[in-house]
Amino acid sequence: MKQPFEKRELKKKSENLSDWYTDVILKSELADYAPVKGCMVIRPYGFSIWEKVQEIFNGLMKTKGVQNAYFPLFIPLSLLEKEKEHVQGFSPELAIVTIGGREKLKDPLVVRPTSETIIYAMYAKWIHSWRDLPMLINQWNNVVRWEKRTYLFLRTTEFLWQEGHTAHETEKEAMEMVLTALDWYRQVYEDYFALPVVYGIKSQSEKFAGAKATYAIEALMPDGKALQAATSHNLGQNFSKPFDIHFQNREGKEDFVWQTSWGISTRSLGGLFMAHGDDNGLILPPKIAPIQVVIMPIFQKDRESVISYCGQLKEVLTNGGIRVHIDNREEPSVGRRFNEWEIKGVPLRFEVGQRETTDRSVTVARRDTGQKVTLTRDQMLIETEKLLVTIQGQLFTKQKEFLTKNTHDVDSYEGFKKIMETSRGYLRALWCEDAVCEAAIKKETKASTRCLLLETKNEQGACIHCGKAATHRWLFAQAY
RNA sequence: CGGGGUGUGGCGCAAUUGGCUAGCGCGCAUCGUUUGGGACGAUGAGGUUGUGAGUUCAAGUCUCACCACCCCGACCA
Repeated sequence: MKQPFEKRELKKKSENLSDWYTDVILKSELADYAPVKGCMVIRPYGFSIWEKVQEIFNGLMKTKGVQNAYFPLFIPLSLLEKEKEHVQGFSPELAIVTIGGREKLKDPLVVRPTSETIIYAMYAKWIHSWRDLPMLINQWNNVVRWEKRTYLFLRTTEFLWQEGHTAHETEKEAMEMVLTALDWYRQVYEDYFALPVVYGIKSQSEKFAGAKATYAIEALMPDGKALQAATSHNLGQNFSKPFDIHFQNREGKEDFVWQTSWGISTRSLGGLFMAHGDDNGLILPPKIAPIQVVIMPIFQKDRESVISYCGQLKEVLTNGGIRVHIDNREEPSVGRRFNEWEIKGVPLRFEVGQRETTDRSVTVARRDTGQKVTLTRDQMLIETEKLLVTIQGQLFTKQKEFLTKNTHDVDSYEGFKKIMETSRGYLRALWCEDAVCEAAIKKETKASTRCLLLETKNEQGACIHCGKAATHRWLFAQAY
C-alpha cells in the first residue's frame, strides 16, 4: 500500500537505525531523557507496556508457584563481598552510598546492581528443612549499574526488571527451574513481542558473575546485532555455601541448597521497539500494544451522531476484550492525528465519519501494511479479532524470516570477518572454547560468543580462529 | 574514560570583520471558519543564545573550565 506521507518529524529507520530509534522513542512518548546522566523517564505510554509485561510474566510465574516479594534497595558492601567472583564482576559498575544523614558510614551501602546477596542473606534465615523447599520468590524492582555509555531502554544506569530467586533440594530440580524460566522468557518474546529468539548456554567469560552456568535468550536486531534478551542462571551452590543456606534433607543430613536466579528487564522493550517499526514509527504487536484499536471520528456536519456511533463501536470492542481508545480531539486535523497514532504504533485505526455512521460500518486501516478495509458493524468484532491475530502472526513471520536469513554457518575465518563487516547477524562457527581465542575474535571482528544453542550437536573440527580442536558450533554476533 | 563533532524560544534554522531592541518557519494559546492523510484567518505568548568565569567601551560571535547530546573506541553478562 502507498504511504502517502513521509513523517516529517521522524528520522528514517531505513537510513539510520540508531537515529530513528532514539527519535521514535522520544516522539511516541514512550520515554524521555531525565535530568540525570544515563537515566530516563518512562512515560505513561511506555510504562503501560511494561505493565503488560508484568501482567504476562506474573501469569507465567504463577503456574509454578513463584511469589512476589520485595527486598531492600541497599546492600551492605560486606554482604556483597561474600561471593568473590560476584563482587569482582560487579565492582566496576557499582554506585555506593558512603554518607547517610551527614555521617560517614562504617559499612558503605551498595545500591543494588542485582539482589542475590541480600536475598540469600534472608534465605539463610528462612530455610532449615527440605520442607521449606523449594523457595520460589520474585521481585519487580529497579537496579543500578554505572554504565559508561547508555542508550534509551537498551542500557540505562537505572533500569527496571524482575529477578527471580529460587532455592532447591537438588541440582536437577534447580536446573529444571533454570530452563523453565528461560522458556517463560522465550514465550514473552515470541508469543507477545512477536520476536523469535534463540537460546542457549553462555561461555565462561560471558556468564553471570558468581554463577555456575548462565543461560540466555538472544534476539537479533535489524542492524544484525544481537540483544541479550533475558538470562537465567544456575547458581549451583556458589552462593548457598558462603551465605550458609543449609537445610536438613530427607535423609536427615545437612546440605546446601541449589539455587537459580533469572531476570528480564526494561531492555526487552528496547528490543521490541527497535525490531518492529518502520519509517512511519513504531509498530506494536497487538498482544503487547496498550491500545489495539484507535477510533478516529472524522467530523463533518453531524458531529453528535458520529460521536455517539463511535461510542457504540467502542463498547462492542471493549466488551469483546479489545483495548480501545477514542481520539475525539477536534484539533489537530485528521491527517496529523493519523500520523500521531502511526508513530505510536497502534495496530489498527478505525476511521469513522458521516459515511460509516450512515452505513453502520467502519473503515479499518492496518498500521503494519497500510491496507484499508471496510467492515460492517455486525462483522466488526469478529473481523477485528481476526485482524489482530493476523498482524501478530505476520510480524512474527517477518522477524523469523529475517532471523533465518541472517544466521550463517561459517567455516572460514575470512568468511566470518566478511560477514561481520557487512550484514552481520548470527554466525555459527566451531570454536575451541578457549577464552583467549574468544577475546581475539571479539577484538578482530567485534563478534562475541552469544551462546551455545541448547540443541547443538557434537561436531568434530577445527576452531575457526586458532585451528585447534573444537567440538561445538557456537553462536557468534556483535552484542548490543 | 579517550578521540572527534554539536549546543541560539518546544522543534528546525538565521544573525556581516565582536556593534544598535537576537530574526524567520513550524509548533503553542485564544477566537472564528474548518476536518475522509499533515487546514485557513486574526490576535497573542514564548529566548537573552547549554552553564560558569574571563577578555573588551561592547560578546550569540573571542578565551578557559564545566555540562549535555551525537559518532567512533575502551568498558559493559
